[in-house]
Amino acid sequence: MRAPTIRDVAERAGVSKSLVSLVLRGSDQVRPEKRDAVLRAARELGYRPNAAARSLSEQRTRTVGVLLNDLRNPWFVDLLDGLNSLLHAGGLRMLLADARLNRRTGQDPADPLLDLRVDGLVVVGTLPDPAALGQVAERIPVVLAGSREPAPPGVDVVAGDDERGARLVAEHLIGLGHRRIAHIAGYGAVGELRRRSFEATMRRHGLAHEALVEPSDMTEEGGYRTTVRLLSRPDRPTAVFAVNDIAAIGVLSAAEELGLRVPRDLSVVGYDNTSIARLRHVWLTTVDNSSHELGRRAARCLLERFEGAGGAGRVQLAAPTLEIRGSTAPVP
Amino acid sequence: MRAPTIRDVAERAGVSKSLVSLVLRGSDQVRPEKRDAVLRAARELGYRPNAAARSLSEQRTRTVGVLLNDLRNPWFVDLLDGLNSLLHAGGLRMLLADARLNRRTGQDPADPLLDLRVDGLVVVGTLPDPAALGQVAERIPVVLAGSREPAPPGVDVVAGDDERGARLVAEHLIGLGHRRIAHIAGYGAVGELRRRSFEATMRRHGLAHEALVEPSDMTEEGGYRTTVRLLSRPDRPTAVFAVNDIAAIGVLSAAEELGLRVPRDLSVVGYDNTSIARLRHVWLTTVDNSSHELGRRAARCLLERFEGAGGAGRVQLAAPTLEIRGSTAPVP
DNA sequence: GCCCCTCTTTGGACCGTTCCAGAACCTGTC
DNA sequence: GACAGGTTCTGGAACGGTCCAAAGAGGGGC
Repeated sequence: MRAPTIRDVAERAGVSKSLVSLVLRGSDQVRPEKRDAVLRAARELGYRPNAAARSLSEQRTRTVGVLLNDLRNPWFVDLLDGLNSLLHAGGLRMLLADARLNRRTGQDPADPLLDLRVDGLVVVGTLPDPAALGQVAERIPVVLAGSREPAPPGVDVVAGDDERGARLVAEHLIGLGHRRIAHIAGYGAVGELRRRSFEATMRRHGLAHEALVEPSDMTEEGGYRTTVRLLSRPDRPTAVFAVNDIAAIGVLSAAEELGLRVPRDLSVVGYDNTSIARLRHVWLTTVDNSSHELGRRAARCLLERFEGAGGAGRVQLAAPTLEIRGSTAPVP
Repeated sequence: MRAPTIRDVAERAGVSKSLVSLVLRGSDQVRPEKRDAVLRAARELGYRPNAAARSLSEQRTRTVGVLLNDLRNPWFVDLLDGLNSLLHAGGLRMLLADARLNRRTGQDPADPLLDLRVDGLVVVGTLPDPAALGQVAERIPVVLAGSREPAPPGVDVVAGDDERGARLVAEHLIGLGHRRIAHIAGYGAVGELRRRSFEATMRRHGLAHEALVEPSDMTEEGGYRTTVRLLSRPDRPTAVFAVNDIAAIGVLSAAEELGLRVPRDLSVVGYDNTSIARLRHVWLTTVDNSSHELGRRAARCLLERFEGAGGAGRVQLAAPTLEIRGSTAPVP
């Protein structure tokens, strides 16, 4: 008992398969009685369109592939929401793939999506293989969302303005009277931009020599260790700006362990406004990337390219905002 | 410039399309020279197989659909890992869909996956529409993973043993000397089982009248509010067992706000061992569902059904373990 | 030289759709 | 009643693979 096809529906409704196809695609060139007969037959048989057959014939899938790089850090959820809202309005579906899961295969994590011939690709976060991505971009629209890695030609980039975000953080802390401020830096384009902007802002306020920058790995563990080191210095900072929320959680832990109260003894700021930062128990001052808006912009990029807009890849930056919560306070 | 097909490869290699197909599927009935010629031509043209065409012809997709219900609560990540490891070994790919994102469509969230004719379906967490799922199960293997909702016939269930987990928690707290213990309960099968088992265990230890059960909604906010209420009672509990980690975070916040130190003044336990519970700043005692193992079992269910194993749906429970961290201590 | 057998290779049917050219059917006009 | 013009409907050719029966090539035995 195979799944019913339009031919089965056609037979039951007493019409040709072409008419069934017409009805199912919502044509208005069909007499109402026939339409009803077809729809009824389809319902009775439990007919479902076969996406494979359809996309083979239509030469497109009406599907956008979304490549996530790590499901563990849920900063991308709002972005997906925004992305979905516009894509869905445009009649497109989203299919997710996790790069970390598919990594073991030794192949490109986007392969399953590309074999399915998705009409477009959104890479969320750090990108897997820039060269491969460039090749993909020759065939279908590709958007890199949420990360400002240098993109191959033809790839659009939609990301938060990390420089602006880091500046907001530094100015917030300086405004609270902090002078000796540490930054737990990250890697990649994101880490680089945030660090540079932090340093530049400190310099602009004449605090160049008060800025303490320590490299780290953007994990909780990294944030913790680096902070333990920082806070054991004789000239310990009164505020710490971590490259992301996860690292900031590590900072909180370290402070707690060393008997410092946040924010009374130490101000802490994160980045990304993840759901963790919003937990009351954490209540972390952080930077909001307006991810929902980023997702919408990514969708708009794709939709425009589908409409035939060509050209080189553009870079769009969204203005982040500072989300002031309970982990920052005036310097004692 | 359409994407190259096997016919293009065939032409370039000077062979028939059938031979190309043979080579690409790894047949050993092909002379080495021809094989090399084909592989070279494919490489030079940047050939990619077309999954739609293949699955149309093969009548299967070698793809398993995974339906997630909410990406925001990342308890399922380990489960996916386990699932993927076995499926991948079996030559199957995974495709993810988020039920929350597709909900707006007014259709079943599994539709995109079903239209793609996935060979099997894994529903992670609370299931969307039991009736619809039963229909699906008539055509392809379906596994419900991580949730013990009553499953339609033919659907396998793989979940943690909530009764055992809740018992472990209750016994742990009782063993620490706690008598007056509150449970912040949840809803659904999961909430029900954990609550009942908690109550039963308390009864078994002659503490039936010391058990305080408060219903809640499994969110941080819910955990917070309920705890504020609980802790303002004259006979306030010395320990709180929350139905999941997220609610437990709310408990921590409430305790903090009311000036109680955890674990000195109040012991708190969660459930699920999410990455949040592992954060040093939180360091929550919780129950580990061995999600990775759950994922592997779910994969095994699917693989067996693919091999032709029929029969009614089975229910498999994995034994959870207690993860004792810093949020529980002997009663003062 | 012929036949048989095994190893390679090939053309064509098929999978379930869409799309298109044209057939069939109306309706109205002369 | 013939014809034009529009509306509905239909058969067949794609789409890009897999699968299968059968053709071709090559070797060995007589």
